[in-house]
Amino acid sequence: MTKQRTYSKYALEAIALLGEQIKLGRKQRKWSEKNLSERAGISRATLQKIENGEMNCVIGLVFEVATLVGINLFEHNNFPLSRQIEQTKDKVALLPKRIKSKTKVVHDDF
Amino acid sequence: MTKQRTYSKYALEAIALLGEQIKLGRKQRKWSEKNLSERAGISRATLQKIENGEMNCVIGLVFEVATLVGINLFEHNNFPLSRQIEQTKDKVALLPKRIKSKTKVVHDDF
DNA sequence: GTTGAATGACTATTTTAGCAGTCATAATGG
DNA sequence: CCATTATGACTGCTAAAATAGTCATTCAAC
Repeated sequence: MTKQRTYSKYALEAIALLGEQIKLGRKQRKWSEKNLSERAGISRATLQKIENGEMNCVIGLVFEVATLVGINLFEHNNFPLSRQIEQTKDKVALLPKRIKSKTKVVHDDF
Repeated sequence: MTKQRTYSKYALEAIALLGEQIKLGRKQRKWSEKNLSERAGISRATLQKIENGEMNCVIGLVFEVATLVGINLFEHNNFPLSRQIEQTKDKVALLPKRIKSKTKVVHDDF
């Protein structure tokens, strides 16, 4: 028996959608699974897992395949990714380097 | 020595951006790494890899963390994810079930 | 200034993802 | 109709991801 992690509904659906979009993109380009998997440098078994929206795939491979079929996450923003990265880093830099938690000890010793 | 896969620039940047957005979201919520990693049910080491944009993380864990800090990929579309999944499946269903490749054999044997 | 927690970086171990390969089925193109 | 091959679903093996744990550093709060 495996540990069998649980995931939030949103994460499950987001990855399912991404996989389905990849399958659509591949078919629109008239590429077989074998063809796309070779372009991506991965096995066909792994591509099938990705298209089926399985949660336990390495993100780099998923994004590489998505890129090959022209899927553009972050497309709603007009800036190039490099610029968006810098913008986000700038915002992070404005926040404290370290977050001191409220030490939410309920401290009810009486 | 490791095999060291290569990735496209776009995939590398997309994952770097996602990681940076997660770090930003975490700090905006005033959550420490330990705090967020516990909420997600993962180790702190894995969260650090995710925020650093490393390619070799499991996509399910990355999306789970992203969801926890309120990052909404696919937000440019107004439809709920379940609807978007159905819409994409419908488009796939309109295409041939199997793609017969052109057998692009370069055939330069001379 | 003191101090405790957050972060960055590393280790050894366990778990698991990716791979190559196989097989059955069946859609597609001729 | 027929032959080809795309797809779905397995397997065992190996590489590597995730983990728990440690330690040094340094920021933030007091």
